[in-house]
Amino acid sequence: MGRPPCCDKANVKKGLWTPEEDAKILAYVSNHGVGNWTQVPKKAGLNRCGKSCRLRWTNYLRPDLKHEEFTEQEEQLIIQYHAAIGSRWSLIAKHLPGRTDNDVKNYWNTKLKKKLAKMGIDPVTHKPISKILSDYESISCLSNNHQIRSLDQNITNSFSSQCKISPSDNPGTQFQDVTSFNRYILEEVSSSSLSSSTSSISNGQSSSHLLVPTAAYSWGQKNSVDPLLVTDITEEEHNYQGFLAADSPPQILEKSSQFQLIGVNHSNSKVTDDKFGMPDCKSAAKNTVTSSCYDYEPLSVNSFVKTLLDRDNEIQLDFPAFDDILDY
DNA sequence: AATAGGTACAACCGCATGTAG
DNA sequence: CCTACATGCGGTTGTACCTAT
Repeated sequence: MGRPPCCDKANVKKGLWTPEEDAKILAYVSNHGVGNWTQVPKKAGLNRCGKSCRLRWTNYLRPDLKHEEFTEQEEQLIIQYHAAIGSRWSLIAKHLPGRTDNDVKNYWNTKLKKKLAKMGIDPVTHKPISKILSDYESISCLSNNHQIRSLDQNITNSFSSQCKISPSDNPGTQFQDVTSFNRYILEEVSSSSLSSSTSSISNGQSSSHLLVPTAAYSWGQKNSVDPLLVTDITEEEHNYQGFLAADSPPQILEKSSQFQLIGVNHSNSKVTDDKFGMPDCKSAAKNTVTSSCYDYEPLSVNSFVKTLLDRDNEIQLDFPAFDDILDY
């Protein structure tokens, strides 16, 4: 059944590589070529995991790697590619000869992010920070409640993947997957009064059935845009941002006096109460992400795929170099 | 000189997908 | 067809080095 493990994980060396170990890898590769990494530690006389050997080779020892500073031109390429495709480091690295995904990622995290921030550009959205701040200030609820917080973790906490639903639901309900969650939401929506719900959201009352921002933040993180600032996306995009991009099964977390909370548990965020002034956040979401957020319709697979393809087409137009990657 | 804090980057971890047995 | 490992990837951590006090 299956294959034997490549190494005894408990008894292999970890940490920095010594010149002697590097020499063994180099000697092995020069004699046997690259590949079959599970055999490398044994054959090269190393007390390392094969995976560790492979990483050492691909990220450091490969003879075609550059070890000098990144050039201005490389910097510009990284920034442009990151703006277009986000943190897909391996794709970006393919367009920078001699650089690995690890190189590019480290350079971005240690240098370029700070450089952009100094220039007044938000490294996540690639938009001017002044524009972002003015957009946030235009969200009346947040400014009225003095809830403009830092643009990173707190936004995650207040907007990640949360919905409210009518008081008929049971807290503690967990969903096997996003699809079952979608089905649940659609059933709820179909049995409620959309017009009154929408109305009450827009005038800031919190006692009705609906429902707000969904998993837009998760989608935004994955796509390197701030969903709160995206105003020109399609209805289809919004729907799948909300319900298809969630990264873990949703569940109802708790019941408040007026409504219950449904959320998706994120690795770095968990919505546990209503302290964020949800009526105002509802307005914020409505202001920023279009009213389609509330008019749930069953998603068509075709429209979902079409949206993905449209997005890739845009990338291809801006970056012809990605033709090979996006040509599927 | 000692040390605390910051920075850079190598290495590891964990997940998703592919594939050998 | 199923299981378990290999591989590739992005996120995160650990550590050596640098700088300021």
